[in-house]
Amino acid sequence: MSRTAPTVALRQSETQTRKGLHNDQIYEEMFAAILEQRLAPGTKLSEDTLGEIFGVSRTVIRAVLQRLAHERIVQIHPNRGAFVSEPSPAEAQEVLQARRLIEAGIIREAIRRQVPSDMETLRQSVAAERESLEQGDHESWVRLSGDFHLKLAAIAKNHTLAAYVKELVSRTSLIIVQYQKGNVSPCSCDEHTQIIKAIEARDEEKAVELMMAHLKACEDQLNLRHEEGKADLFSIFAKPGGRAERKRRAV
Amino acid sequence: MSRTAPTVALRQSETQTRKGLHNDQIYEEMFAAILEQRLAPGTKLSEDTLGEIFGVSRTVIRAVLQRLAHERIVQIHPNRGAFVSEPSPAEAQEVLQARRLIEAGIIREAIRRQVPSDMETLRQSVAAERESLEQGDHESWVRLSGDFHLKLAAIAKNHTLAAYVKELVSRTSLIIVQYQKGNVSPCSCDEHTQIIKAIEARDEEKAVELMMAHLKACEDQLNLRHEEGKADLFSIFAKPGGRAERKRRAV
DNA sequence: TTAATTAATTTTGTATACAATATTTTTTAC
DNA sequence: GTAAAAAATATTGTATACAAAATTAATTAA
Repeated sequence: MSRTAPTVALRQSETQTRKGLHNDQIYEEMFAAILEQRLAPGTKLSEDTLGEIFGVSRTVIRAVLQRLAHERIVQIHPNRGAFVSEPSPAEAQEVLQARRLIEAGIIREAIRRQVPSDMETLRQSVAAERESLEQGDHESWVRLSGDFHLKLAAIAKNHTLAAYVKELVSRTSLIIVQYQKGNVSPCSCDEHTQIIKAIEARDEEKAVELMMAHLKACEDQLNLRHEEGKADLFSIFAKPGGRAERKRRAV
Repeated sequence: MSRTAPTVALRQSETQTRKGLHNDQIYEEMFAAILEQRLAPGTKLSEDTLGEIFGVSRTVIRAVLQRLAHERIVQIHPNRGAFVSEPSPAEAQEVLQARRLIEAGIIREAIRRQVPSDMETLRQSVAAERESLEQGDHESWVRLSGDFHLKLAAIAKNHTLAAYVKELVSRTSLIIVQYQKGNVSPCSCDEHTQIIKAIEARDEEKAVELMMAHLKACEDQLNLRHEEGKADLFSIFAKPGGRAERKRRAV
């Protein structure tokens, strides 16, 4: 094993082994690391190295990786290992189509079930989002802007749909890393705020329309032509055998 | 371990150890066994016993159980083991609500994407369904009637939504076992046939309406009051300590 | 030097061993 | 005989050991 530098972005004080972490905790850490883009798509997730980092055996790591794989955040290639997912353009469109469908349903149900305190929760979420944006804390912002959609799902009081939204929001995050074209997205806080207003006014059609526009806007910011442009150049000029895969620093 | 009779309904010639089966195969077998109701809700799924049955170590069984647990067909109680899920009435309503939302979206997309051969596929599915019903093969019918919805999802060409439908159909199957009141459902083949016609005619609203009615009909056949009626009697008369859990024959 | 082949190493897949926790049975007191 | 407590048993959770496969490095031929 590459004893030198199991250097990874897994929020911990340097390269130390932390004992006592278990399945759920390790899952949360890895989930956050991927979502906050400290682990880039395509990064190899070595069982040995992760076990060393978290101070557990491969048995535990394996369970976590399978869990992440089922949520499509990680992809497992048999006999080759686990990698942070690299969603294809087709997959990206699928995910956003699924989000439009499910989040439309959720917003309608949320309007029916809302109580005043729910609106307060949503407003706080947007406030946190705006603050992280102003402070230029990109990592936090990515997490918090997804959080809004999760909170909305919670208001609809359907755990199954909420779980689907959680999965789809995570995958969207990965998609954005890969396909976002140009500079950062123009503050979606305002769009979220408008959605809150429509929900509060119980204007179902307006709220759904705003949400659809919001998700469309997200999709429009992506460059989903070909494989990425970048990858195309590689495949055109690279020597046969494709080294592009192996360049990425393993976790 | 209860060396006597690891007798389970896992479609195999008696109580023999079958070597060489791996993750996917074991998953498929267990999935089918639960869906076809040869493994009843609440049944304990012992790692040792399953390992013996399939001729593999607990390591492999564990991975399969985690996979089934993530699909909500199996529930894992920490330190206590895995059990075939016993969905609550609330969960049942959640699942059916989610189905209405997602299958409405799928039917709209299927109408847009359909090609003639797709309709043939659907008709064959209904034909198989009808045949199993006429032959009184209840197990096959349960599987095949769910299959129609899976085929429909495939036509919509969205793997993500198709995966959700697969999960929801499985869970519905478990729900029906637990909560179906009275005798068997009146042939839903006709409802499926009508849906096919509406799709073929590209009548989106009609098709969605029929699907909603179909799912509503399913929900109406359930008795979701209290915990089951049956369980209530137990909790009223049983001695403290609750033996009801332990009666069920472990796999 | 480059390409292909072979050997060495690393990494995953599975079985097994042991520790921790639950469950069952036995014992003891009333 | 019943109920509570304690011991025995069985089951899950985790680490480790070994086998199978893939990757990497070294060797050889052009």
